[in-house]
Amino acid sequence: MARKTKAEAALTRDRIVTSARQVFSREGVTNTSLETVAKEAGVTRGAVYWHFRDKADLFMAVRQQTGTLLRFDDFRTGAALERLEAGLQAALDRLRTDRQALETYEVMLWKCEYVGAFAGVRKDLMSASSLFLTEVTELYGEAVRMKQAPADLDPALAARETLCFYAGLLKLWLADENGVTVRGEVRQLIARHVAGRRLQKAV
Amino acid sequence: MARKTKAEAALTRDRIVTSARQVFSREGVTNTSLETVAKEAGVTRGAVYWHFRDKADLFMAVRQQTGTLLRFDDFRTGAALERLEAGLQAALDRLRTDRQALETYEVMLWKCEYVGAFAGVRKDLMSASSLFLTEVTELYGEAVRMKQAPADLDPALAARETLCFYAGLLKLWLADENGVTVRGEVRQLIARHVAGRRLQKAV
DNA sequence: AAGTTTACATACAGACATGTATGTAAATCT
DNA sequence: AGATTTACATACATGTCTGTATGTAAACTT
Repeated sequence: MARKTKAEAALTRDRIVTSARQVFSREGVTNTSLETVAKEAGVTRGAVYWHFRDKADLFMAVRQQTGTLLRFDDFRTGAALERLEAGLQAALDRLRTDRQALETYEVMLWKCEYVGAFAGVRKDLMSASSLFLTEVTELYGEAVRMKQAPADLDPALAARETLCFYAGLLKLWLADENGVTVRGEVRQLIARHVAGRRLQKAV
Repeated sequence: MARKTKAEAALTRDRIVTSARQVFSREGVTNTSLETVAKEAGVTRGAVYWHFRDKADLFMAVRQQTGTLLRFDDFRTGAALERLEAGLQAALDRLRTDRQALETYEVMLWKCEYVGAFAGVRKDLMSASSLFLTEVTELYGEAVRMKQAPADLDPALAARETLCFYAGLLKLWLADENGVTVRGEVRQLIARHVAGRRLQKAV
């Protein structure tokens, strides 16, 4: 086979990753054969094994290609609770508008078995959760200091609750294709969740 | 092979289901071969195919053997919010104390790919979510009527938020083997979540 | 008591996936 | 310009899983 240029090789690699994401989301990670991935990327398994060690490695690449949904650092203006809400809304917005992100997260949350070589990926996800906790705890701490949230709010505990809410929301949103449970009201849901942490004016 | 008595056959079937749950939770549903399930149940694949049509059918049996985690009807005394909290606490308690439930839910939430024959199971889960919504909406409605919750609480929306919280909590709890994110504080988390819906006394 | 059905074990046939080894022509290095 | 990698395609060797067909002895049925 004719050797490709470095740039061409990078394109090939990218096409493989894209193909993998699509096949994963159709057939599930375990049921996906690298033959199918290769075929839909317009290459042979040789190319796949050249670029990736095995399916788990390819799966990692799929995740990295999409990156993380939630990036609070994108919102550096406004009060803590507004930044929190904006971050959450942006994450869900991305699922709505970015098909790649949608597919990747559907694979991660509904079409992957975290066993064997993939058990480590689950630890990764838990690390991401820890990071989420750190950031949100910080935000809640700030909210308390700025009297945006009540003084008796425990930032660490509230952050854990928000993590649960967010994790569940993602999972349900992805499964709720008919919009019967949460898809139709994400916006209000997130707003409500954050509002629940806001200091209430005495009536 | 000698024919077994009806009662013996029922036992065999049960052993197969139990074995399936354990193998599923070790190796993931897709990676599980019915040969392994049979071997660990002390039978051959013949027995498995006699009792179940295929792996998906067996998976359903695993789910049914464990049943549902959350049963609000078990708590018929006390105010609505107390019943809600008791139900949620009981569900998580069951995960802690009932190994079978633990395995089954870990399989369902982390070790199953909802694709192909299993796509229908995901719809089942969403139906369960709808049921949850109905029940919890009703509870919140009652809480509002009894002035336990503020009048401006939207029962349907609050129920959806609780659903997200619960779904995320289950998923994170199962993954949090080291207790770093939520496992250590489930009790407080649930208490806090429900408390957030309670009518605040004016300060 | 004979006939029928049950509850499996065993055997068979075929499909499919994986990982590696090998080949090769062009890109890149020196 | 020659030597060396590179970026794959092809070929190979092997293991594994599935579904079904068939056999069989005991449990039920009538």
